[in-house]
Amino acid sequence: MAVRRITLHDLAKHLGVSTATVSLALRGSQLVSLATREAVVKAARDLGYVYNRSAAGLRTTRSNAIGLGFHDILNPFFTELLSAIEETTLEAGYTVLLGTYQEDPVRMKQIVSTLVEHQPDGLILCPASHATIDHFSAARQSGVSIVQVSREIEGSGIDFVGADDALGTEIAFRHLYECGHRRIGYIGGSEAVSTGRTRRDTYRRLMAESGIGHDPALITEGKGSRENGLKGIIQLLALSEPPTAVLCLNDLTAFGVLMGLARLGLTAGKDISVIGCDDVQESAQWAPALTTIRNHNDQMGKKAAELLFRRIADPQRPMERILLTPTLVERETVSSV
Amino acid sequence: MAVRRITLHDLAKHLGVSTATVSLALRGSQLVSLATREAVVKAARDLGYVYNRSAAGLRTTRSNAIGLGFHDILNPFFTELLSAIEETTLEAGYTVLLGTYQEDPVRMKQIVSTLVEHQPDGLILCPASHATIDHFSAARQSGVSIVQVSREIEGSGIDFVGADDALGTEIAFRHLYECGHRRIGYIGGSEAVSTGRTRRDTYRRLMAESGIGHDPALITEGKGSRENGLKGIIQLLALSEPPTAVLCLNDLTAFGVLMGLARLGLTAGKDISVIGCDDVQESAQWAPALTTIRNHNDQMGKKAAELLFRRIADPQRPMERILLTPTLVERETVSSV
DNA sequence: CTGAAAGCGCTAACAT
DNA sequence: ATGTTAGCGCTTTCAG
Repeated sequence: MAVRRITLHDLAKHLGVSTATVSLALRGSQLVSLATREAVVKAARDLGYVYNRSAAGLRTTRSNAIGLGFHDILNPFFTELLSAIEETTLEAGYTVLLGTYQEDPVRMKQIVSTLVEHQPDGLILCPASHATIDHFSAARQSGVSIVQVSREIEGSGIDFVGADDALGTEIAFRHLYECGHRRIGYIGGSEAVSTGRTRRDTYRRLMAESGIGHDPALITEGKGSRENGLKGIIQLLALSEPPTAVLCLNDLTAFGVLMGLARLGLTAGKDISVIGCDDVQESAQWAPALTTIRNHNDQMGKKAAELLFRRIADPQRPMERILLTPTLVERETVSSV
Repeated sequence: MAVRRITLHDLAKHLGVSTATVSLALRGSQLVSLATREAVVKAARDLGYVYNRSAAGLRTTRSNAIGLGFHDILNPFFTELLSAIEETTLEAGYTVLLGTYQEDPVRMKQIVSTLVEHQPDGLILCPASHATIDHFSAARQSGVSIVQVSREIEGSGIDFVGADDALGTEIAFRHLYECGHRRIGYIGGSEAVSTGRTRRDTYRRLMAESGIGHDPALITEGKGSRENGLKGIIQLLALSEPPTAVLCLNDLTAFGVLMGLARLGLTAGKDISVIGCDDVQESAQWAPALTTIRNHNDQMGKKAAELLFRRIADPQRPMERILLTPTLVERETVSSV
């Protein structure tokens, strides 16, 4: 039971050298002779010395930690994103500070404040529903580097890495259209976040532009969850003229749709076509396997972290907005009409 | 662009009071008059002051951060666990430092070292495969409070919260036995972690004790993943005398089995019985929905965090080992023979 | 190549 | 009720 922790000072006294020498030696500085360096490292090991990064950070104003704010880690899309970010930051020598806020912007503001107080070198944030620039205020005023990932506060001027959702939706829509579908529903229309707005608005625009026209009855509302997918498909199937295909806000919604269809004794890709968005790992596991839009979440996480590193290195650089190009993953839930 | 951050000292100078007063006022101490307190809070807001927890921690030797080491966050079981822990620690005012190590004990050792250097008040660890007490060494010697969750290093003497896996396996086995199954397979036999060993060994013991006897051909090896579940069921179904029911290491493995069955045109709960372990949210979504053993991962996370708080409050308290009691969740993948 | 000394931002005695 | 002072563990000039 280490009552008191060993400090640099203890090592210095033990070895009869100065703390400056120990500090340099521990970081492998060439300024210190090899013999001394080895003696220091050995003593550190023997005495059970543990480096105190907080103390070092106080001096250097760098913590080697980055803060991550997510609204939800139960959705596999965000877990995969988080995993990619963690991997990339780890390689760069950073530790991750994590906070989640379940789509609650007030809680988000609170979490951002707390994260900032821990002095991270940067922040990667995925805004909660209805979040505005005001919910970032603690981070803004501390001057810490920030990048938004997946979702963005439009016009915030803050770096962003996400998917080109308008294009993704267009690819999905065209695929259904080319398979002959005309009565196309949309499940998971959501106002609250940028991805939800863009995807639904693009769907509306394409329905109009393709000459099909817009039927409000074909859109169901709600955030992207299995529950809303299930409710949505039941609602659309109850229509006097149900859709022959549905576009889903995200994969989680599509899984709910698939579940609903299975319960009703219907098969996706036969009785009705279904297309998701994100391509989380689970998509490939379903039977039938989900046709979806791949948003390259591993790349998204990696690029977000890399952009943050660039921003940390040069806080004055112009704002950057990186859009990944989605691709269609054809599996088994879409067929021609 | 805040070039230099506002400090306590700046606030004190601005208000013409001492830093001690500002420090106390900010923390709402009764020692400071209400008027001063309000003035300080207002000034802090106006000048954009951000509290520096690292600096405070240097003085108080408390960081209000806790470190979390997990091998994997893509497995929903661990995400649900993480989510419960994060929720509980947040309520208690802690921020989470996260590190993952993909079942690699060497990387785990590295991550534990780094986490400790950030001076967390405690650590919640889920050991990687093949991890030994040596991989905890950095944490041990720093004297930080530790609790193991879900998996344990046997004999380590470190607090632990997990499921009673022997009982869980017994409940699952009995359920199959009572449904008339005698030729029962096991998918996902794994030596590398405590949960894997306990579950498989218990299966073997029960096969022997129930008089069925032990047939090595009925066990497939491999860690708990969808891939191994898929491979495993294909292997067992190729036997001249295939099982009528299978016990799976965990739900992820069971999902792989379900996927394999769907590909083969077979239906779980009709052609063969399948039982999982963990009860992750996805279990209820499958069609047919997975019968499984609920390990109460939300409770597990909560109790692990609470045990850590107790350990932090009293480092001398005797080691505690908390086993949650599993329960059977009957859904659709088990039927009588 | 090594040592002395200052100071990062905060808290906690101790004074007043 | 508020101020003074020392110091947490580290890094970084600056001397030698």
